[in-house]
Amino acid sequence: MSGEQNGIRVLVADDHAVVRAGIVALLASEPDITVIGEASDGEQAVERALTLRPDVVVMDVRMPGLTGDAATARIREHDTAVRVLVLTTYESDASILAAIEAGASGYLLKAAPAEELIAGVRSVAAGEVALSPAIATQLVSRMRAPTPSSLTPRETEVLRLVAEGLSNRAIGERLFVGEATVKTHLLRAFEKLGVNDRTRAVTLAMERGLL
Amino acid sequence: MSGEQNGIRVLVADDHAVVRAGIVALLASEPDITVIGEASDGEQAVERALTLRPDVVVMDVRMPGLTGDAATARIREHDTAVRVLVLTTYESDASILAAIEAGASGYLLKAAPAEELIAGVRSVAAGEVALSPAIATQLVSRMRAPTPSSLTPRETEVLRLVAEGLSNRAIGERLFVGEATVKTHLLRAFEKLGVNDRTRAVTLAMERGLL
DNA sequence: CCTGCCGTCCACCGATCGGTGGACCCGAGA
DNA sequence: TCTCGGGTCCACCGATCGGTGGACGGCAGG
Repeated sequence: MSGEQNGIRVLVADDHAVVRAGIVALLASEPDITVIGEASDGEQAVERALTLRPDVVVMDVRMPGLTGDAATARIREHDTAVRVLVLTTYESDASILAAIEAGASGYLLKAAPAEELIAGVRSVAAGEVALSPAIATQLVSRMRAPTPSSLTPRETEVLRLVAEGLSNRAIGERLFVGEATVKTHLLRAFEKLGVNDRTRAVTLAMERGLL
Repeated sequence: MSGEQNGIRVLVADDHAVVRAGIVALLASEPDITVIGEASDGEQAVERALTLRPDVVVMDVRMPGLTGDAATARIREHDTAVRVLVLTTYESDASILAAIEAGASGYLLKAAPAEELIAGVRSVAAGEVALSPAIATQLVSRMRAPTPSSLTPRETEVLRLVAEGLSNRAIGERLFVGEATVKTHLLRAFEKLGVNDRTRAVTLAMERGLL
């Protein structure tokens, strides 16, 4: 293991320089936490996580190139000792599940107060799980939901084209299937989302980060 | 005036603690810049801007309560000596125009490198205008666009209800007008956005931050 | 003053959509 | 093995939508 007496060794990954500096500044003010590196995209995060072997990686979900989820998965694939704490701007983000499945040990909102972030890093370093209250709530409600509200790849694809303003027929042509098929997918998607019109379906799917 | 020899006095306003800390950390490392205060929402920003009278207010567009635009307008209404530098996460944000009309002296992306932010603060303090390259491009393209793509309040209102999945008739009832009126507003909005269906209109308006 | 722009409203049409109730194939897992 | 879920397709209906071509009042700016 690393850092029993040196404190918690942290790697910070975020594409926004401003945010990165913020996290570093907040964490550096804590005596038991040391920021040992930074990364500005997913690939860099993976690379540095594997070479520096920090105790905790604080990672933004949305990054150019490799997504936070994907980077998390790749890191944990190679080195399970490195724990990942994921940060997000929006609480309504479908990638919450993705990140947790990818092996993240925590999921916090960027809007969270400084103490929450710091406490989160300590929890994760200690092997515990750290979740923002808002995120925890969302997770629970998603677990008990009868509909996993997970769209099939095809449904998602159709919905994305709907979002672009295509008609059912046009979507059919684009996907090389009949209009009837498109309507079927769409109706199923409506059902899962609990709506009955295409526009609401699109906005809802966007809110949930399904698109 | 203030701060000829004390350096540039800055007030930082952002609802995200992490980002706020980041901006402060970045600016504080510059000898000619002093952060004299912070605010976590619009009202606070206005209040502190007027009492502290900083040279520059670095302000996020999206904040709970009072928007960045609104806060900017209110500050400049009372004290034109205070200049405002607005930060945004997305380059496709309709509030760019709003902020500039409100009297902002600069508009930067949060993704901007640290040097850009610092240079921006210096420029704005010197009375110049600071724009991110991406934002400047967008501004120009919007100026030369035949359609200002600005929806009337009523059109925006209708479009927002469309986004919620309401039918034209339902929207009419909600707004106490006839269905025909709703259709008129919608058609005009389609025209301005260059689309011909409600769903695309909504997604486009969202992309442009018009909703 | 009068020329826009905005908001309101009307009638009418064809096109598209939402919804029903089927059907078939296939691959994965019980 | 057989069931179940995803993906494909069909016909048919009423409802809604997109689009046209008007109309009228108000009020702000030239």
